[in-house]
Amino acid sequence: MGAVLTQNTSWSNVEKAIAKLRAEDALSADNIATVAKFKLAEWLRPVGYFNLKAQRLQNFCRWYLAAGGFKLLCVVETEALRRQLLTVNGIGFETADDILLYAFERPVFVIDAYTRRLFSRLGLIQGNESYKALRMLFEWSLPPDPALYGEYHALIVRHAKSPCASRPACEKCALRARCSAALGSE
DNA sequence: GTCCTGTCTG
DNA sequence: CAGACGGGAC
Repeated sequence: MGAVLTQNTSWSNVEKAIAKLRAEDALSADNIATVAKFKLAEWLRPVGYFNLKAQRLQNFCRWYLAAGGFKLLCVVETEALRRQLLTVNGIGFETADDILLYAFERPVFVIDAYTRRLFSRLGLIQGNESYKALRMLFEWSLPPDPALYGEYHALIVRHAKSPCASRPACEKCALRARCSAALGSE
């Protein structure tokens, strides 16, 4: 659910919405699938796009329940599970892979806007490659370890939030000696 | 390309 | 107070 709520939204806001769902005793697929949409939207207010995300969260929870829940989904092979996730309206490439990695612990490397920005500045990618091309690049370059992928992705996010922000602070960046974007600013 | 559209950061 | 924010659908 966090994967849907964090679309174009910082995680600190997602935590508020999840705390609200918990306080309303609504943090379950059954409750979210059946609650009135306007109510759910009100609880999701902190994440922005709350009407849109209320619909998407219900779409996801209804799919999840129809599929038989976590234990049944756990035996589905990764590619097939990704295809199923992508049939849900509101789940795209990144959200599907977030769920595959963090909920199902599959060795799937999540690509996001931060990954594109950081690695294109480093000079390691162009930045406009397809989602799948970038995912394959990372998965070919690293051992298929879900814990490693999760930590790596989290570190990309952290780095892209502070030194490698849209307005970068290259003088404070530990990677500046290896970064093609930083060389020009020395 | 446009819409969705609240909160945090600098 | 402007811009950014772990996107996706149309």
